[in-house]
Amino acid sequence: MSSTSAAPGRGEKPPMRDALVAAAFRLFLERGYEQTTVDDIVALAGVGRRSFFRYFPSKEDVVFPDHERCLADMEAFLAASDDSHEPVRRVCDAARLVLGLYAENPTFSVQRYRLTKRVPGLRAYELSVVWRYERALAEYLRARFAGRREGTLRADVIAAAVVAAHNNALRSWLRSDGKGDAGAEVDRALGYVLSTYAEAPGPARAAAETDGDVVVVVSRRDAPLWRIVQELESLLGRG
Amino acid sequence: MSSTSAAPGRGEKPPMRDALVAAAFRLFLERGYEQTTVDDIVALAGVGRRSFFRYFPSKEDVVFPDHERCLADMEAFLAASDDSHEPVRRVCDAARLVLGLYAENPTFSVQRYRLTKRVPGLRAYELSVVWRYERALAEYLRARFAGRREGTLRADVIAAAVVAAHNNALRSWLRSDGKGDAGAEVDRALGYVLSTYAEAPGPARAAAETDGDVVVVVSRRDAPLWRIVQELESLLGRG
DNA sequence: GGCCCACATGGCACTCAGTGCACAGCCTGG
DNA sequence: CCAGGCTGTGCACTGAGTGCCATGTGGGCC
Repeated sequence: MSSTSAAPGRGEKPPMRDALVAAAFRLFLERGYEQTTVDDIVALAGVGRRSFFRYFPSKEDVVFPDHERCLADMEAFLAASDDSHEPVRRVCDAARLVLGLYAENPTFSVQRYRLTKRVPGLRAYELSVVWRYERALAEYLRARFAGRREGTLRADVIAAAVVAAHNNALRSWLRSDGKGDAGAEVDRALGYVLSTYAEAPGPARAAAETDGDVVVVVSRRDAPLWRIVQELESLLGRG
Repeated sequence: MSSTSAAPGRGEKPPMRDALVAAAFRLFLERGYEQTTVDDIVALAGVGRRSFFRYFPSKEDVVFPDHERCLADMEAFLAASDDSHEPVRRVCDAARLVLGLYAENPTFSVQRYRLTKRVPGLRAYELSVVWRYERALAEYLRARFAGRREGTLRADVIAAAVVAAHNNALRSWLRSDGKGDAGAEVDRALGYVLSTYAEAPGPARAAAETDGDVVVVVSRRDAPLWRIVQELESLLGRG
């Protein structure tokens, strides 16, 4: 012990957890995930094998070291909502929290992306993480849509659409090695979903396609203007 | 090949694979998934431990014994499409293939549902299966939407929506112990997605909500009637 | 100071999933 | 009769994950 190996820290104390993540990724990138054993990781980090499983319940968890915190953040964010927030817009904002997690550390995110793309076990693990995000969004929407006809169906579908759009943009950004503007890409993708499902007006961000040649407007005389505008946005998009 | 089973024949020869599934489920239901070891299963089935892994790459696979076949069916179904099929309608029909797999054996499906609900490892495995279905649908839609603006985004979002709607109905049916009409529930749920995304008319099955108080119709003079009808269906639903 | 408790770490030993390999039966065609 | 394939089996091995207990080590408390 006290062999401060692999700790390029200034004089700081990198709390072992970080050291384990660093050691793990060095080995994963060098020789691959499956070719790296937990023993290899703890040897490089200079700690005991048992300590690894103290910090990470499984070998896969070391690849996603901060999703647990992010999930908690998202749940807190949604719990802090009130009815003044348009529900679909709110879950889109919640999804942006996840983007923030990736964007605040682009090189790490890109490395991890390459890893998860190649290793089936990591893909499966990532799916279970994404699923928990999606469930959080869906539960929030279910509560907001409670009592509405087909409310839970609508909630599940919108949550899935939001996650799919978010991941579409996120993965496009990751494939470009984190070079582009992640925020803009995600905004565009979420705008597409918003234009389909959002129920109240907001900053004009409609993005529906107009591959069709017809848009239909039937309005009640007493309809609020924003509903008409929103439907037009939704149908015409910005195209 | 030549696995002509699917019926627990009287004096038929249940080809070991089926025996393993039966033994596994007996033990899983008796004492739980994690409390059952592969050795327990092969002991009950009266076969060698090595044979288990010949038929199932992992312990989890024995819980989903026929999804591999179903996925192949779905891919074949989509590959057999031509451009006369409206794309969104086509992927909805593909999703119904999965429903068929569940519906043809309700008690088994319900048992498995209860199992996967309780065991995190099985949930994760199921997610990876569902993900492969979703990818198959998305790839098909991407090809159909190729060249269109935001085509891949639209494809991914619709695939996710279809899967979410399908699972919403399927799980509702499973929660009811397979008592209701699975086909009708899935039709209703997929109808909701169709009403949002389908681009060509079909058997009237629109199901969008009309919680709003306004519907907008703007039409070009030369728009085909079906487009107008479809938009109206989409916006007014059957409510 | 001496003592004790909490806590973080490390070291075994163990279970169990999954794999590679080699071998035994069996069937089929020559 | 044998050659070669296909199926099932036994065995030994790797590696993830767990429970238990032995160490520190630091801080309060008497």
